[in-house]
Amino acid sequence: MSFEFAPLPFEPGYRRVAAAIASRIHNRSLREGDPLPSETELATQFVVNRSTIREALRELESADLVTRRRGTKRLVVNHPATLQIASRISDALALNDITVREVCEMLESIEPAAAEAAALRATAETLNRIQSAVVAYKERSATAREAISGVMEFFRAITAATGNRIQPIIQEPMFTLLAAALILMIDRAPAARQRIAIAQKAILAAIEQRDGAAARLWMGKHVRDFRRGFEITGIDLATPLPAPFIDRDR
Amino acid sequence: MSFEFAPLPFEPGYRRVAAAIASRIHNRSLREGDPLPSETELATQFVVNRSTIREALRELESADLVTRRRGTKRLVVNHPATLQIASRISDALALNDITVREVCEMLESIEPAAAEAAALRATAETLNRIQSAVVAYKERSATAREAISGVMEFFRAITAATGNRIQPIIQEPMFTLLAAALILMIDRAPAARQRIAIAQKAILAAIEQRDGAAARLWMGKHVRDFRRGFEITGIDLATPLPAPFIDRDR
DNA sequence: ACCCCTTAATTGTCCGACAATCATACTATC
DNA sequence: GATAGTATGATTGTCGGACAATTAAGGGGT
Repeated sequence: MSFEFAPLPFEPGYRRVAAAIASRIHNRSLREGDPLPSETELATQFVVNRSTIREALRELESADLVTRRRGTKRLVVNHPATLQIASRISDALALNDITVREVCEMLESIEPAAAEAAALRATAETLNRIQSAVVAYKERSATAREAISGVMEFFRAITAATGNRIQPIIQEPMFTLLAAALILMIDRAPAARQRIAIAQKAILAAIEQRDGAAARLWMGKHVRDFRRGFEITGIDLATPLPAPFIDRDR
Repeated sequence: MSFEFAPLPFEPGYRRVAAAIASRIHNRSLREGDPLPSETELATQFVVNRSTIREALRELESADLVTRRRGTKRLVVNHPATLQIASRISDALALNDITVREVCEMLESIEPAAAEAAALRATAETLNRIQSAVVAYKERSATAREAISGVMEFFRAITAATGNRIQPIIQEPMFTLLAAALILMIDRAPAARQRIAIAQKAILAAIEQRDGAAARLWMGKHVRDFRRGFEITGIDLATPLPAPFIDRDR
């Protein structure tokens, strides 16, 4: 019998440093907002060169575990927020040539449940946000871009009302990816704007009446309409979605 | 009337270099598996110091856009795979103190739809994988750890059968986060193993018969059972889930 | 073909340096 | 007293050069 040895793991210094700092962020001994020591200080603490520290910091920065506040030097500990994770997810999905169909399917499976949860759990505030979103869409949806951002705000408002913090993290990259295709679609499909307004109104009414089943039902129609919109306007559901425009303005 | 000026954007060199390489990966002029030029060569091409290049490379490496194959020096272009994105998501969720309840809710909203899609679209291969998973669970679920990995393989097999590549990316972090809690639960809830086996069998049968509605229904019961299991065994649904054990063995 | 050896290329890490920027305390001015 | 200017020190971004350790690539010998 021969033994199987795993390859000896050798981790370069910059990665060990990054891991050390990351683990102290994960176990909360470095808390959100805490400023990191200066690079030279870290270098003396870890007993490595400043270059090594800097490479480690770039890793952490890219993982959004540390960030720099606008116009400041010091890095501070950060817990990646929805938007930061979401943009990473949509990047990755775009690289994997995710198609319109796959995104639509996910929306069809997620959003009805979200609407139901929103109907059951909406508070005065979150309900208010949904109402504003519906009004805003009705009043400002002339350009395709306005319309899309109105649609997205509606979904964000629903999501916020569910009280589930995973929901937006999943939803956000879907719309980010879909945005370009939606803009094409909404101007080509004549009835699109009207149908969206009707659906929003119905979903809102269901939520106001705490009618989970109705909310789910109407949201189901609403998101299936997107897919139909693409089909009608001749956008092939099998087209891979392009990488979204990246706007890192931190 | 006063003008509003946006802050002047200044990007340090290492980030501009990283962005330049990243954008060429996104637009596919650098394709998956392509080896990157050596650091010195990149330095001469970009006309910056090698240190700057290295910091940029650490950013890209941390974003999983480039990786190093085991025991090799050269970095190669990489499209982040499911597992890589998933581990990032679960890290982020853990840092945001996501609770058992939130994860369960997401599963309840995602998995029934996945089961339905699997019923409608399973191929011979993917169906086969589900069948093996069900058999494997029945035969090897003595220890809690075995049982959990059997459960996860079942869900992965379902997901694979849907043909939707977003599904696993969302599902994987949920189970990664839930794993620790599940291990506790499955040994405390006497009927858990039995109920899981029954549900798996029913879902499999529905998929074999291409009965989407039944698959959805049984999967709904199955995942709701998890939540009930936690409640029964006294695991508070509001407990935040701990960061999963990180095993970066690249 | 295969294996061993030498050589070249590459990475990981270090050191030292300096301009640009930020933080802070101090001073002058209205 | 609040605001604007100034001096000082700390910190970051970038550079150049260096070297050991490891990997890649040939080149013989069999």
